[in-house]
Amino acid sequence: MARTLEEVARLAGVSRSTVSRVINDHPNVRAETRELVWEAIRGSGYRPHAVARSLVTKRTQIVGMVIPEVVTNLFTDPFFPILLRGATEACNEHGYQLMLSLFSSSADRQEIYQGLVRNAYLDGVIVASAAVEDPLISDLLRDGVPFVSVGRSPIERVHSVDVDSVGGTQMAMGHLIRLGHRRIGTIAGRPDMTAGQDRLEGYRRALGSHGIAVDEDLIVEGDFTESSGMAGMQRLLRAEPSAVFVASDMMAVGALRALRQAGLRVPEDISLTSFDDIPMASATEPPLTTVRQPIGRMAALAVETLLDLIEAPGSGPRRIVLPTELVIRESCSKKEVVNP
Amino acid sequence: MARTLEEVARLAGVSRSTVSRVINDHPNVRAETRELVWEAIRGSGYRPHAVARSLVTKRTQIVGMVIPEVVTNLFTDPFFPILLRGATEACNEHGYQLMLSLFSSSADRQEIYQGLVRNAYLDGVIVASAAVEDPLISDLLRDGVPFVSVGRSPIERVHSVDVDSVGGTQMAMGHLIRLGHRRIGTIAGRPDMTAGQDRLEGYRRALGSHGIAVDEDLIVEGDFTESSGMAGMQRLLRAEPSAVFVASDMMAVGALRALRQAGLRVPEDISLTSFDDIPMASATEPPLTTVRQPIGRMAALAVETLLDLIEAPGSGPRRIVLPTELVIRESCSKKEVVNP
DNA sequence: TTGTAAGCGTTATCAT
DNA sequence: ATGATAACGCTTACAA
Repeated sequence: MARTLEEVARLAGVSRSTVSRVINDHPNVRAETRELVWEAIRGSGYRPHAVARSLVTKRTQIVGMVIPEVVTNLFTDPFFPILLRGATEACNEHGYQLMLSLFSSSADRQEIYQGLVRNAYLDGVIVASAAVEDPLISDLLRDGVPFVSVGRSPIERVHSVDVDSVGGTQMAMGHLIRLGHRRIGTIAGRPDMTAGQDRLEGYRRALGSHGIAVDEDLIVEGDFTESSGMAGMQRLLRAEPSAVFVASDMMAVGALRALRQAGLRVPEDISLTSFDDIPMASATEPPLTTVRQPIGRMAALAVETLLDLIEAPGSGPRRIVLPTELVIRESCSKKEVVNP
Repeated sequence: MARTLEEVARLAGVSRSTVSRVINDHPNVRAETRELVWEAIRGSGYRPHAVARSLVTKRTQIVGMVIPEVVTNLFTDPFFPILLRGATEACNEHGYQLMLSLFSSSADRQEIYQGLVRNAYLDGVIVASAAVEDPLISDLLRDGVPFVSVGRSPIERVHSVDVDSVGGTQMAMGHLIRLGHRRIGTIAGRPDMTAGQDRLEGYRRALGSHGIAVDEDLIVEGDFTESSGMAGMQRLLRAEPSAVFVASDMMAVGALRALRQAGLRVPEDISLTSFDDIPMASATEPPLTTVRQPIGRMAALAVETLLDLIEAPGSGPRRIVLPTELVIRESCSKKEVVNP
């Protein structure tokens, strides 16, 4: 079992360089020689040594997926598993591998960052769900590491893939408004993440464009977790909305729980719509009307953009925005007109 | 900004090897020299080049987490995110990195395997939830790659970390039996995974040890997904059990849905107990009485066992079995005695 | 205690 | 079209 180029070369009766050329599909090799070498390779079960190759090419074919652990709901929210899956598949398709980094504490953030990026083990990085001011972003920028953010960054030159949160939210809100609702509340997402900001912005704009005044009592803040959705709904009930836009499905699950405990029926007593369309959204009672977000596609696009960046650096900032889709299920109903 | 040992060496006025010794904490370096070198390192912002180092040490400090994609419920079941998180944290704690591999199709299985393990980019591998006959296991065994399986393997010499599924199930069943239930059904897990097998075995043993005959009509097969739990419960209802042991929380969520649709109340009409204690188990209606499985600890132990194996190979097979714990919530109640 | 020098397994440059 | 040979940046005998 040949372990090195040299051995394969001896087997094929050629030089090490020729074998290297064959493996890397270089044009200048005679067809016969090429076949000869391939035979030796197959016969000996030889595999090139990726590390040695990386040392000279300066490429590892590994990209990192970094998830800042600000994200406490990592375990319950299927957003991340789906993202991970999409990214892994896209990587494999292009011959890359995915390295996973979760920054547990901000203490080891620095350390992991150093050990990973600056040690040159990564060709590039995908950053998922970073808070707006995450220092990771500036580190990457400073060090010139190719990276793509999933979710837009306020920093202009950061490459990103995102969904149209503002537009998606407006669709959901439009739906509620068309159903006759006027007193619409919202359980917003984290204000330090663009996803949270944009969905709240969409909420405000939808009201504005329909001439409905914004009532700050109808806005409560969550953090995308189920429990924050439950607490949020409990607070929101005091303002007596007839419908609520919840900024994520997980929070909607919590909201649903709060409503059940309060003895309110959905959608008879109150309408609910949310954002994400995770698998669970169709399994709740009632199934959720929600804005579908193509998480897997986002991940794949992020990877592809990153590989582009790695292979052809230096073009302008890429800021991809994917469209969303309103999935109508059973959590919304017409507002019965009290004063006709 | 020094990029190589050589440059740091020049800066500190010593040789390259001395710098290397300092970085690697070798004893034979004079304290002054050591300090001198550290200063040069800090001053120059030097970071060792991991790839170059790996080429000579034959270690990458990277371990792989391989999840055979037989696992269709990867996205919905929080088992995997929790496992991933546990593994990542343990890795970071020991200065390792985690590379993620999901085998989408069995087609690329081979390819990814080659490109990963045989290319020597991984020091070892953690295999999660492999089916009993997964060819991955035999490949790893054949190639002598250090690896640990999460979940026991039927192959004796495979190192593994698992929970006591049989014992845990017996606890859950004992609880139901103590509550007076005799006609207890089960929605079993995948028969091709040891977790499924063991939980079914626990079910049978519990009945046996209490002198209750096994009624095959009370056993239906699921695959750990929510939808299979729902379908399973629908089938099971025909056999009219007064209680059911469901082999996973996700399936129990499905079962709960089936019961709600059938107009049955839990626990008044039928008692339910399951396995895993994922976060969702406490959020269902009613909250689930379930067997807690320390997923994060399992992952951490798997990593630690693997690192052991990598650093000190050749000891006997390690087969760790962690205890479980019965978490009593509100999904079980006394069987009211119909014929006293 | 420190320095010199020989690899590690590739790719890439330059002759031939 | 092919073969020497010099990197790549590090660790590690072996010498001094």
